[in-house]
Amino acid sequence: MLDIKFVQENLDLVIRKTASKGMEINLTAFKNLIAEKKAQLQKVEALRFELNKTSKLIGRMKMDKEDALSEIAAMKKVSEETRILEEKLKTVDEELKSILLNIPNIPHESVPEGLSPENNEEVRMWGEKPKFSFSPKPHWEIGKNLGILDFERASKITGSRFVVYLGKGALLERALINFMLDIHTREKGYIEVIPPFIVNEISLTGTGNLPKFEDDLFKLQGLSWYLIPTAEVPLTNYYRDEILEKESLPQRFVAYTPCFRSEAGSYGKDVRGLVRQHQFNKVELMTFSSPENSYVELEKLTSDAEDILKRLGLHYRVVVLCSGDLGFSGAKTYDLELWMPHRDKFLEISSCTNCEDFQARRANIRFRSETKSKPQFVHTLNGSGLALGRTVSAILESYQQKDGSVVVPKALQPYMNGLEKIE
RNA sequence: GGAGAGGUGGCCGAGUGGUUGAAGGCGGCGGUCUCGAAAAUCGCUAUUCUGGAUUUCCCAGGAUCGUGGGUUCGAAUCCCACCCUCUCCGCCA
Repeated sequence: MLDIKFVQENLDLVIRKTASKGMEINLTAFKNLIAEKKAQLQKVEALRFELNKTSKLIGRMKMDKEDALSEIAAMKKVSEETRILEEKLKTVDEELKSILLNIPNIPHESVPEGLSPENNEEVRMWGEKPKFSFSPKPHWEIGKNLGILDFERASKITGSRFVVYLGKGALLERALINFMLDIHTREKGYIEVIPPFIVNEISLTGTGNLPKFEDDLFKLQGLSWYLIPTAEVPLTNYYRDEILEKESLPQRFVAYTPCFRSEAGSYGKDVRGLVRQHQFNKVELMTFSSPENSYVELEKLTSDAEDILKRLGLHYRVVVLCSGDLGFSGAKTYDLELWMPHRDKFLEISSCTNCEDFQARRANIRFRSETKSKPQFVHTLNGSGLALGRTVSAILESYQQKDGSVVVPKALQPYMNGLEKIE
C-alpha cells in the first residue's frame, strides 16, 4: 500500500508509474473522496468536541447534585447528528482504503521502463550452455524414462499439474532442499523457519496477494484460510503489527515450504513437466531491512540465490525486470533465469524483490531507529533460493547423458549418499 | 468438540459508567549525586489523524484499552457477536 498522503500529493506520478506497470487506474474518485473526507471529518470532530466537553460538564453537575436535564437533551440531538455523519465518514474511509489497496507499488527509479518481458535488461550471465552430441530430451521424458517422475499417476491421485517424485527423484528433491537450506543457514546468515502452510486473509492482504489476486489462491472451504502461494506470506507476516529495534535489522529468514497456486488462466503456457504445477516446493529467502540498506540487501539476497546455481553448475543469467513485468508489490526485481536445454531458452527460477515499505505499510511492520524516535516502516525483501521443481528440471536436462542417465552435480552428491549418477 | 479464565501503552500490570490517554512497576532517555560507575533520587517517556501557526514537533481538537456492533448526554468499564490466548476434559499424529 502506498502512503495516502503520498498519493494525494503525487496523483499524476502515481497514475504514470502505475501505467508503466501496465495497469490503469483512475484517481478522480480518490481525489473526490479525499475532499469529502476532509469536509466530513471536520464536521464530525467539531461535534465530538462539543459532545465531549458537555458530557464532562454533565458529569461535574451530577456530582454537585445539579440539574442537567437541558444539557442532556441538547447532547442527545448532537449525539444523533454525530452518528449519522460518522456513518458517512466510515463509508468514505472504506472506499478510500479499497482504492489504496488496489494501487500497485511504484517502481524504483533504476527499473527500466517497458511493458513486455523484452524490455527486461540482462544484468549478468554465468556459465555456458551445456553441449550435447545428441539432441537433448525434455526433463519430463528423462524423468519418466528413469522412473523418477510420475505425472500420470499424480493426475489420477489429484488431477493435472501435479507430480509424484519417485525413488531417486524424491531423493534428488530432498537433497536439493537440504543443500539449499544448509548453505543459506551456515554460510549466508539466514535463520531457518518452518512456518504454517495455511494463512489467513489478513496475512495475504499484508503481502499484497489480497484483495486483488484471490483467483491465484486455493481457499479452504468455509474458512477464511488459504494455502500459501509462497513462504513469503507467512515470513513477512511474522512481524506483522510489531515494532522492531533498529539493531535487530537486517533480519534474514529462510524457509522451505510447499507452495500452492491455482494458476487460473495460465492454461497453455509452460504447462509441461515440472514448470507450472499446482503444488511445488520452494526454499524462500526473506529479509527485513532498514530503508537505507534495502538495496544493498537486495544485491545480497540475489547473489545468495545465485550462489546455489553456481554450485550446481547450472548456466543462468540475471535480468532486472522492466516496470511492466514487475509484480504488484515490488519496487525492483531481479529474475534469475536458468538455461533449459530442451526449450533452448532461459526460464525464470527465482524472483528477488525489494518491496520497500509497500508490504510493511500494509502489514504494519515498523522499527525505531533511536529509542525516542518515531517508528517507521521497514523494507521487506524476498526471493526464491530456489524453486525446486524448476531446479530439478534444469538438472535433468543439463546433466543428461546420451544413454538417458543423469549425472548428479558434485555439490549435491554428499546429500545423495554419494550417488554420482541416476540411471 | 465440551467447560472455564482472560485479552489494557515497548513490556508487566491496576482500573466495573463521569477531567482515565489511562495508577504503579520494568525497560529506555535526561538531570542531581560521584573522579567514574553502581545505588539513591527527580523529571521525561504511545500511535495516529484534522485544523492553525513563527510548518517538523509549537497551539487547538479528534480517534485508539483484541475486532465489530449496541445501550448512554458520557464506555477500558454495561450488552451482543466474532477473533485470539491460556487451563481442564474429550479426540488424535
